[in-house]
Amino acid sequence: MFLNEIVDACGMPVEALREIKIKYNLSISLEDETQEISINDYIILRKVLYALSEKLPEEKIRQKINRIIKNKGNITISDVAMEAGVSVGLVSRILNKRDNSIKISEETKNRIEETATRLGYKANPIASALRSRQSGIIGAVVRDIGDPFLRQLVQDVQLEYKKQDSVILMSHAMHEAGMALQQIKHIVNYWFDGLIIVGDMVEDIIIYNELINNSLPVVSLAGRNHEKVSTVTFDDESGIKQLFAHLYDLGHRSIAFVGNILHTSVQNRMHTFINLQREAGLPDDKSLFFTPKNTTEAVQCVKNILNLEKPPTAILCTSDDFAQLAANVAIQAGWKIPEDITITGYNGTNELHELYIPLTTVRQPSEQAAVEAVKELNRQIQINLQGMEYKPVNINIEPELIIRSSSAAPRK
Amino acid sequence: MFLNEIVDACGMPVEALREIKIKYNLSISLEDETQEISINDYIILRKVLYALSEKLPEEKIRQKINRIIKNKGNITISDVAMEAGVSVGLVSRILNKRDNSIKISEETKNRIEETATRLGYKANPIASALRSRQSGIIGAVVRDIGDPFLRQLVQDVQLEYKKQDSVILMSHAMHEAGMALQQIKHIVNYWFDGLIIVGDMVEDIIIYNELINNSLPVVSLAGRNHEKVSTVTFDDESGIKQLFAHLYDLGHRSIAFVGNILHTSVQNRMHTFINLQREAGLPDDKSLFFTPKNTTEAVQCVKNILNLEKPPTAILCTSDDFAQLAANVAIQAGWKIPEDITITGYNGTNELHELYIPLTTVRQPSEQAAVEAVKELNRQIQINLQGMEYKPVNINIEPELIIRSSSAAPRK
DNA sequence: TTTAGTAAGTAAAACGTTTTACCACAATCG
DNA sequence: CGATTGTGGTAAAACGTTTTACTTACTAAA
Repeated sequence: MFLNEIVDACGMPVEALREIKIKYNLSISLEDETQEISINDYIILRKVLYALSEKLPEEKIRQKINRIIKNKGNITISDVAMEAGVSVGLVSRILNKRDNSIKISEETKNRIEETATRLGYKANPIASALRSRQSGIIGAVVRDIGDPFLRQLVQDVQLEYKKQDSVILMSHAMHEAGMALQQIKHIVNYWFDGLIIVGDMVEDIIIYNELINNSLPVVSLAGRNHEKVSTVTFDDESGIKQLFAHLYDLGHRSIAFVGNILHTSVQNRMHTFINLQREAGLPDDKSLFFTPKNTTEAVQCVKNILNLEKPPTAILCTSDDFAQLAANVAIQAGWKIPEDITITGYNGTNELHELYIPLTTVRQPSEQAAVEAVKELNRQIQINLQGMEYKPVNINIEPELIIRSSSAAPRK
Repeated sequence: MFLNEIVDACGMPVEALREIKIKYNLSISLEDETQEISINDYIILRKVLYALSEKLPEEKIRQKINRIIKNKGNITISDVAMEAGVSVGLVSRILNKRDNSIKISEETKNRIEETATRLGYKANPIASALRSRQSGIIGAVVRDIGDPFLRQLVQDVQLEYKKQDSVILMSHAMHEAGMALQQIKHIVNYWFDGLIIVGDMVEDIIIYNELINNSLPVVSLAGRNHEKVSTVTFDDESGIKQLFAHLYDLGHRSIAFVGNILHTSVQNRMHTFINLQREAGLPDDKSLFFTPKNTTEAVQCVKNILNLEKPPTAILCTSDDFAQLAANVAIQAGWKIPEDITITGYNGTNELHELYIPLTTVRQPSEQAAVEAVKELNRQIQINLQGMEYKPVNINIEPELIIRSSSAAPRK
């Protein structure tokens, strides 16, 4: 803006403005008529003039002006209202668009919107959240962002939220169960409209209980079942059944199991696998079960398997990572896949499958899970908003067997 | 709490309470003397009694009580103050511990703290942030959380912040430059006390400029240099120099370069590499430069390199991922490493180096970088708080050559 | 005996929104 | 012509803290 425009807008002569400037020590330059003045400086001036018009004792006025200066002309809703000549509440309603119960004339609406953009008004979401009790932000807590499948899930959730213009912020647990939640516990309740917990945390029950007390909408995605929290899980039983049927049909009768049973889902898969073997009349050979807790241990397990006197004809790994690793170890030890040994994965997020070994695996449809999780969280938030109670639901998603070239009939 | 305790605390007979309950339709059960009553119900009761004592017109009282009921006895600082018999401001000062300019007697302090825990008071961080203009939360934006090195950096930043009890929330860009920031732009300014941008975003300059206008403290970590933003970078020139010297000393004279030049740091590394070759008097062979944009392309590049009429004696990859991949491709093609070809990586976050091929690489000390970034951001926040302007700084971190068994002298 | 200083607080404004309750005016209806 | 119903707003309270400017009671010094 230029000085002469401002003089017009204020309806005061330049001399008066200069006097005020000096009296209250404003840092606005009013030297040249054609000088450009920033919106913020203009706002400061307007605020000062308004403060002067209030007929307060001199002392109070000085205080007010000092605060205005300190605030550096930050533009608030009331500046927009003042500039557009309307009330604050009206500006709020127009810029929010959510309260459409009250009619507003098209003309005023345009004027306010124009003023807001002209002044560069940016709403303060903190104030908004305080008053409305809604932040518009969803939190995501991820057990381990290093896990490709969990990462895929978060990404899908993020994409889903992008569609509805919500923001999602995440915190991750860095292998320490519950740490992320412990860390954000203090804020979780007020900052987030809802929370998605991705992956199963070992100590999550305690945390779930705390969250329930806080009455925050929560959905657990790919975590464990809990009677008080809505969950979206993948049907491990079905996945392993499909996989086992595939292996059995190929003729495998001696199958090793490799999985990190720190994860609830892996525990489920193992139990199903044991049952299936029993049902199929296969021996319950404990020496073929391996439960490594990390990749280093997993490598050792695979080496042990390959060195067994009677090695199995197939290795069922409960993650694509482990499977890829097992395949690598086997290849480097001179085995051929799938001729010498069949190796299968789980998860189906092995982005590199075309590069390394194309794995037979179980794909868990992460997009579908993300969609369901978001839908359920939205439902909870809506119900919560109406001050009502919601009942948790459990959604179980069907996985799909993907057959690639890491599995074949065993050698005779 | 029990009913008789409450009667004592209120100093009113049960009958009077029951009357109030019926009159204002409170959902608190006051039937049995020995009945347990939740803290929240007790708070509701106290608030109602207080509202009644205010001598307002009946209508206003009803309004107030309705609001109290709607609020479900959410415990605020003023409840604690009321219960402890002190003013609200005092409670704030005691529970915050930050304003120690004012003396407080030990006795009152204990009483207030005891009351707060007894009522289960949890501060509302939104209200706090609104008034104090500090959220205590640092934002982190990551270009690609799938990149192991960036993930390591974020993790180190997170650990550093954990030490100082701050919370860090992140958003990630999902391969789309600037998307994360676009998404969180609206909130960034008010929700976060500062922002760490991890990795180089292609369109980050625009975003930097916007952030500067918002006067939000920002540090760019492992990103590109920018005159208006503080940066913490790794010295690519030094890293490549060390690596080149190693290869040259081993006797390599024909070195292929494989790197994703979408990243600024890779561009820097390439330029340094070109200069070093020139200085060493090696031919400037364009056919040995490969710039794949993803892993699939990278695999193809490596295949092409191996199929060259006169293949190079070494492949310099600008990431451990590419190098690992190149090694795999080479091994599967029947080459031996390092006997047949030398392959080097960059970054030094290859967590699996003991499993696959132990790579010669350049380690960039991520912890050190994280510490510096956090320190610098804290500095900016402090200066910002005092209403002063800060000058951006550039911190360059020295990488370190790690020699493992993927590099050796070329075959004669 | 006044004065100054200090310990231990209090009262109220402020942060920037949203939301509630109300109002003026015009048009319509019986 | 008076009552009713929309239309297009306004004024002010409320959200739950933090912070500023006062206050009171007591002690020590002059």
